[in-house]
Amino acid sequence: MSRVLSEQEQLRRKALADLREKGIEPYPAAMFHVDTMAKDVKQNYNDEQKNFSEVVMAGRLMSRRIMGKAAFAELQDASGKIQIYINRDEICKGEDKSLYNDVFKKHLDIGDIIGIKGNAFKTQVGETSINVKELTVLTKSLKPLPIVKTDKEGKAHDAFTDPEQRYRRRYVDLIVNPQVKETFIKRTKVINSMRQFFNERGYLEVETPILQPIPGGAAARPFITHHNALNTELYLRVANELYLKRLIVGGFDGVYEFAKDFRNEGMDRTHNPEFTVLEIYVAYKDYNWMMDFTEQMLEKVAKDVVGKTNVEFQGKEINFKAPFARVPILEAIKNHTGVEVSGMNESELRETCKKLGLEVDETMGKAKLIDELFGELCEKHYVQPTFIIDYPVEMSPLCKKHRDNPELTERFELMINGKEVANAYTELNDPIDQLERFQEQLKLSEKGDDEAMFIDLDFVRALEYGMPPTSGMGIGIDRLVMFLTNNTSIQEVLFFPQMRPERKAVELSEAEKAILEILKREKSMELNTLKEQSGLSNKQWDKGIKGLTKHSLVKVNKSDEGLKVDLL
RNA sequence: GACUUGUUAGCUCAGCUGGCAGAGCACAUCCCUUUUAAGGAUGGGGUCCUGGGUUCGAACCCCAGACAAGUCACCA
Repeated sequence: MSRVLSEQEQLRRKALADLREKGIEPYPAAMFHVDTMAKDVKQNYNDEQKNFSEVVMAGRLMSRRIMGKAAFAELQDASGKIQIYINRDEICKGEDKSLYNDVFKKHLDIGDIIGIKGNAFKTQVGETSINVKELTVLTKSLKPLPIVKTDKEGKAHDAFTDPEQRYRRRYVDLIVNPQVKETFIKRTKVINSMRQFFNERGYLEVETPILQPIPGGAAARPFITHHNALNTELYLRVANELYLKRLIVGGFDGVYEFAKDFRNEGMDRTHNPEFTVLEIYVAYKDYNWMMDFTEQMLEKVAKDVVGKTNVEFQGKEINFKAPFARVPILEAIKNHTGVEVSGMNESELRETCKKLGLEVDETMGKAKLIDELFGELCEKHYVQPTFIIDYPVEMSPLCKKHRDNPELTERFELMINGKEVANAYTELNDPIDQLERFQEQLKLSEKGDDEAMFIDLDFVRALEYGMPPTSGMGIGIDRLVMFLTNNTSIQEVLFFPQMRPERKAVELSEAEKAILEILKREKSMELNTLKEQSGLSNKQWDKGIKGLTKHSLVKVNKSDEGLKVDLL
């Protein structure tokens, strides 16, 4: 790959070579025994119990202030930054001052990783620092980092903020933006907190297939892939629901999975093609139990992650203290539109939507129309965590019919700040009903609904063996983390959000490609032979070979035997 | 998928009505032994996203494209 190095990159490569020339390996193999972290020293410097008179630390150089024979620098380890003080005569006890004058001052740069040994002290200005006695080069950094400085008021100067660069080079983002690291630590805490909640209750964490012959469990467009040995189409899962329920059939009382799901749909600030969902299924429970369970879990998660149940989100306060309000969806529609829609047939519903100014079309069934009414006109009102319950039966093909009303299902969605965060059912376990519901979906798909579910006959067969009454719940982890970290974009809570691939830097001309083709076979050739074989005109040859040399893909070497072209 | 905005030095950004490509930080050289975004002096660094067009002349105007962000549509 050909690349043009900036001046600073060239200087760093020179410094790398200079280190090796001095007998210092810039990428040493030996382990470096760190015994102290920056945060510990900064927080506990005054603690008599702690002895910081000889500490060994390692990290990345984040800034340098060199003043002749002494210098201050900042060292950043996994716990944060600490100032270090480097005095020439402290690190170079003898006559040879090159470790300070050359290695530290000339060959080291911001971004390099070093190890130090020294003692903690406070400077005259009162900054806790490490007085360095020994310095070890651990890794030379060849690319300059963005320089972010923070002033006394905590205001960042020249921050690394371009979202594209931050997502494409998340490693750089993590180095220079400490608050980004915080977000991801919280993400892991969310998952750990939930896992602990489930394990304490004896539920089993399981793994189910990502490659599925039938992508079931949700209304969504799947990714398709191909298995060579089986010579068959496989789909990346859109949900793990149907597999987890098979495990309930198999006799587990409670199973859960933190699952990556994949949906081949649009991307925006709340949708990434792959995302994480927690799904849990518990036997002998119903959706009422699951609501209690969910609100208790979320209260615990908020406490574990944020330290309290009141969470600040975009200037609003969201309270995760249980219990949450429970509102039937038809009542929500009545409350916010004044229209009583229960008992309406499809055409009455369509008329109602039109009257209320919603765009509807003929492919939309009852379920979609009600979903439209709720989604457009009601959803946004539920800022505090609220369970919306009892959805119409057509909207929920995997959910048991309501015990008091066959038009409805025992389903809830948890709304937070007007967004759906969790979805749960009293699971449908009547195999005959289930098959009929799948067949309804098939009709919808024939009508043009490209998100209608596939029929999974093996799942129906599993239900025929008998699944105990079960309640299941799914929760979007990414969205929950967004709420708990006060982020409005899903990309901020994914380490590596999906991006369009970066374009290849080098586009070769036809002449260049032709020459390169021949040279790739031979590796090294006499110039005139190569020119003849290429069959190019003098002018095209000249342009081609010059272009390739410029891209540093080939090199023309002159020797006594004549001109040779080498592949680089 | 539609619309809007953006893309200039390693980073953050100016660049007026089309007239020599700019600043701060970073970098280099020299001086400086407890500094705090931050010592002083001097200096180097550019595919102005790409390709066309208009023009005596384009970072700037026009057309097409790439990439990103925001809004909307769809979805979780």
